Amino acid sequence: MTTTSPQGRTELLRPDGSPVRVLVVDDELSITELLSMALRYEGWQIRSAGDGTGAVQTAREFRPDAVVLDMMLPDMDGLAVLGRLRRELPDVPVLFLTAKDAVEDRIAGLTAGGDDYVTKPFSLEEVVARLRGLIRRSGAADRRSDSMLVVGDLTLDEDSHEVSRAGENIHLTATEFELLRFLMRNPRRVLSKAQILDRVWSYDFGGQANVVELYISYLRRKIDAGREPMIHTRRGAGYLIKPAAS
Amino acid sequence: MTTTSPQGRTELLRPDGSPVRVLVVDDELSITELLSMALRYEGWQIRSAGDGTGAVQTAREFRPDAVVLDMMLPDMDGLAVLGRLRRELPDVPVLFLTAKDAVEDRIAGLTAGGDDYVTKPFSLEEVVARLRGLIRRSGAADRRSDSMLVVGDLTLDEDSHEVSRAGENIHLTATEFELLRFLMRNPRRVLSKAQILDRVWSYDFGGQANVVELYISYLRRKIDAGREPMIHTRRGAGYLIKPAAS
DNA sequence: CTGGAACCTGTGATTTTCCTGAGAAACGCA
DNA sequence: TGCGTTTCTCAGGAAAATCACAGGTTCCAG
Repeated sequence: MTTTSPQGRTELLRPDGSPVRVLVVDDELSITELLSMALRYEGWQIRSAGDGTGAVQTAREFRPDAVVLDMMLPDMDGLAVLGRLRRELPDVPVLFLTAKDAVEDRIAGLTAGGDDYVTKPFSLEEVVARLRGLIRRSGAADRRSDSMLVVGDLTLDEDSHEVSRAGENIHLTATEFELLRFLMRNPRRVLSKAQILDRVWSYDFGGQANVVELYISYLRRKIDAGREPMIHTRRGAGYLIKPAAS
Repeated sequence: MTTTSPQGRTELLRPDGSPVRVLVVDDELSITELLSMALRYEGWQIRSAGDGTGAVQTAREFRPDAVVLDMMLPDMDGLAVLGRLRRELPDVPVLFLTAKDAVEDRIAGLTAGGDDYVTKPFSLEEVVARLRGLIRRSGAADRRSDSMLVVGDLTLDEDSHEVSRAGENIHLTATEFELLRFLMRNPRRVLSKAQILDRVWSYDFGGQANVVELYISYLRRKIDAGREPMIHTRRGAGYLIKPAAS
């Protein structure tokens, strides 16, 4: 089930209306805290664990709808944790966190059951988007929720990665896509450059803050070109997106 | 009966609308888990057993619509298990798992009765496809469900392995065929290279991830050559297939 | 009117990602 | 066994994406 909160954001809910439950497993405290904060902001209920043993225990009593699992844990191998988790919760989808260079060797077979993974360092938008996808497809949330974001005559499909305005297809790069997704998930709300950086760029990004300006500029060229603008600057505050009429 | 899920995937269902039931029998835990995951993702209901005795017991009360049976079990010979299964469930189709070098004539006789087999190491696409075929033909699922995948003017017949675009027949190798089938079973959805590897290549494949790029390249040469392309790259995300018009 | 802060955007270097030719190895079949 | 086919590795090159930098513009306060 999806509901629209008073702030205009769409939330995933379980069929009985209770919040989605997610278990986060990572040994780095900074990561679990970062993720917990971001996922709570989605309106989800979060528990975290720092090792495999704790993960299995917590899973047993918390019964999460999805698990975020680092492949590199101190006490046991990610695959071992996965096995035990599966025994407790056979149908729960898992989002794996892996180091960038470790991707190809140990991931084999993992995404086959509908699971997914992201590589460290990740962006929060990416994690949230993948989790939403997993939960949506697992059936823990109402199946009617679909993968389309719509603001005015602008649509974004999270499955096909297609974006169109007034029926016309628009090609976006990966970063542009994530930025637009973030804006569209928060329509009519001013998002500061800091917020955007924190969400759309990976957590270890060390570059200039004006990449945001740059990418806003790119988006405008593709989305607002020659049309009634939908992306607006709030000087000193940030940016927002809203339907053209109004 | 087939229904189309909100995600756009086609699911096999039993005539009464309940999910298809499959029993997986293998002594290697990693195999039963891999298969269980993948088959659950198809929307099927799965039970697994690690030996012949357990298989017969589970079959008795679970009444599966199909059985995946490893020929190499610790407690009894595959044939013995088959015999006892047949006593419980005379009409259930069986998909045998055999080692590559195992005697094939033994299997050949068995598959005459409508059963089928795949050799280890298998790809999940192959197992799923064969199971779907078995279930379809056994009549446990609605017979009207057919074996044709169609995307735009591109068609793929899962029974005859024939592929054609705009009426013109196209010859594909086995790997090309499985890759195209996977793409066509998920039209308009971006599939990552990891997903494709996990699904189309066998579970023990340890090679470079760029085989996917290579085979996409082969497919394009045969399917998109000189035509409006249907296979699209989403840089940094994966590949998708969709009808040419749109 | 003026100066400064905030924002916009053109240019181009760097990095990442993807494509594909060539050839080696494995396979299938006569 | 030998030959054609298929699968896969490797590596070079092309294309695309990302981002730093810097000069220009807009806005607002004083």
